[in-house]
Amino acid sequence: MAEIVSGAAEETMALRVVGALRDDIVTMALKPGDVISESDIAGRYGVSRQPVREAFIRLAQQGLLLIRPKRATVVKKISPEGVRQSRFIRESIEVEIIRRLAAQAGAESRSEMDALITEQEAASDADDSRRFHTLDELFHRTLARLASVEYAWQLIDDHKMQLDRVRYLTLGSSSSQRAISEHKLIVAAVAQGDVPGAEAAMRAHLARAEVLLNQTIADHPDYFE
Amino acid sequence: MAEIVSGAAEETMALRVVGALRDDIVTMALKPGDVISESDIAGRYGVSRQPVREAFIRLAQQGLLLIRPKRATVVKKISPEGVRQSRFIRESIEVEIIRRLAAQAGAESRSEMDALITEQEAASDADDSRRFHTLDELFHRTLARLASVEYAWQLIDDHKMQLDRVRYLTLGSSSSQRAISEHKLIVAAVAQGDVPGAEAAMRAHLARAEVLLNQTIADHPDYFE
DNA sequence: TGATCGCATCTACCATACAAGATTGGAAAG
DNA sequence: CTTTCCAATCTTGTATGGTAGATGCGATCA
Repeated sequence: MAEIVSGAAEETMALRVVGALRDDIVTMALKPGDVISESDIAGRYGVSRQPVREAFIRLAQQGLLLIRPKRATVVKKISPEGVRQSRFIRESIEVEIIRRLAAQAGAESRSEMDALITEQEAASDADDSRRFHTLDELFHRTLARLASVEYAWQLIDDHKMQLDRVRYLTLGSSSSQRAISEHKLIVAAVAQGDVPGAEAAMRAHLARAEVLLNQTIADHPDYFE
Repeated sequence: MAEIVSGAAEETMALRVVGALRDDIVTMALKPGDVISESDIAGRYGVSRQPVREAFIRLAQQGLLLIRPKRATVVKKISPEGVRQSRFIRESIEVEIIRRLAAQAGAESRSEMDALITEQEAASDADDSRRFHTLDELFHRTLARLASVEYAWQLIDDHKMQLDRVRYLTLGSSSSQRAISEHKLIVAAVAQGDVPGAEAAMRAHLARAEVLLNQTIADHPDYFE
C-alpha cells in the first residue's frame, strides 16, 4: 500500500483518499471481504480520521465499501447478480446508442471509429493489455459521444466499477483478438445503416462477458457473495 | 422547513438529515439556486455540523447539491440536458424491459398489471394526484420486477430524483387520464406479444414528458441552468 | 466439562475546536 | 465620485476527544 501520490494535485485530502482506495479496490490490492477501519487507513496515509470517513461514505455510495455501523467497514464482495444487472443497464443503453448511430450514420464518425480500432490492433499486437483496456474504454465512450449522450455515459460510469473489478481478475485471458473482430463487425454494420445487424453485433459483444464472469467466479469463489 | 421526524426510526442522524433535505429539495421547499450552509442546516435541525456535512456529501453525489469548497453549498439547478439524458437512460432500460416482458408474456403478470391500472383509475377519479404518482411509480417498478431486473431499477433510482423535481413542478397539469390510457396500450401490447407495438407504446409514453419539460422551463426559467 | 456473564477493546458516530481559502463591506486614497 | 485595498466574517476542510454500540475473550459458576 503505497503513499498517497501528492503530485496528483487533488483538491482535498478526502478526494485523494477516495482515489487511492478506489484504485486499491479495483486492482484487488484490497480484496473483497477485507476489513478496514477509519483509524487504520488514517494512520496508513498520514491523515486524520475525518477525511478517511468521508472517503468511506463516498465509496460506500458507489458500492465498493459496506459500512456496518459500530461494527466495521469491509470491502464489498462482488455480487454476481449485481454484475449481471449492471451489464443489463449497460447493454440497454449501448444498444440504444448503436441504434441511434446506425440511423444517423456519419462519415466522419466512421473514420474516427476506424482510427480507434487501428490503435487497438497495435496495442493487441504489442501485448499491451493495459493500453488495450484503455482504448476499449475509449471506444465505447466515443460511441456515446457520437450519439450525443456522453452525459448519460458519465451517469453509468459509477456502476461500471463493479464490472472493472471482474475485468481485472480476467486480465490474463487474452481475448483481445475476439474483441477487436467484434468491434469491426459493429462499425461495419453502423456504416451500412444495418440497424438490426448493429444491434445484434453489440449484444453478442457484450454477452461474451457472461462466460468470463462464470469462469471468474469459479476461479475466485471467495471474492463473490 | 419542519423538524426532523424522529419517529422515522432512521439509523443515524446523518441519514435523517439526508432524508429531510432530499424531501425538501424534491418538493421544492428548497429551490434550485438556494444557498445553504452546514452551520445553517445544523442549527435548523438541532445537530452538529458533522452529520450535516456527511449528508451534503451524499446529496452532492446524487446530483442534488453542489459543494463549492470554501465558498458555499447550493441546491443544484436543474439541467435540461441532464434531464433529457436521464430520461434517455430510463427509456433505454424500460424499452429493454418491455421487450423482455413481451417475449415471455406471463398470464399472472397480466393480472397484476391490470390490478395496478384499476387502482390508478380510482386515484385519478378521486383527483388524488399524490396517490396517482405513487401508483405510477409502482407500475414502472413492477414492470422491472416482472422482468427480473429489479436491482437494475434501484441503480437508476438515484438519477430519477432529477426527473422527480420536474414532475413536482408539473403536478397541477392533469395529464393523468392520458397516462392511464397509455399504460393500457402498453399492457395490451405486452399481453398480445406484440413486441414492436409495446416498444412504440412505451416510447410514446415516455416521450410525452419532453413537452412537459419545455413547458416547465418556460414557466420557471430561474430553476434551470 | 460446559455454559453464561462481564469487562477490555474494538468499531463507527457525533460534537467541538481550529485552520485556511473566499467573499464582502467599508474605509482610504486618487 | 471612482477605485483600490484591507480586514471582519462568511464558507468548507481537517484534527481530535468523547460516546454508545458490538465483539471477543476470559473468568466464574453450575
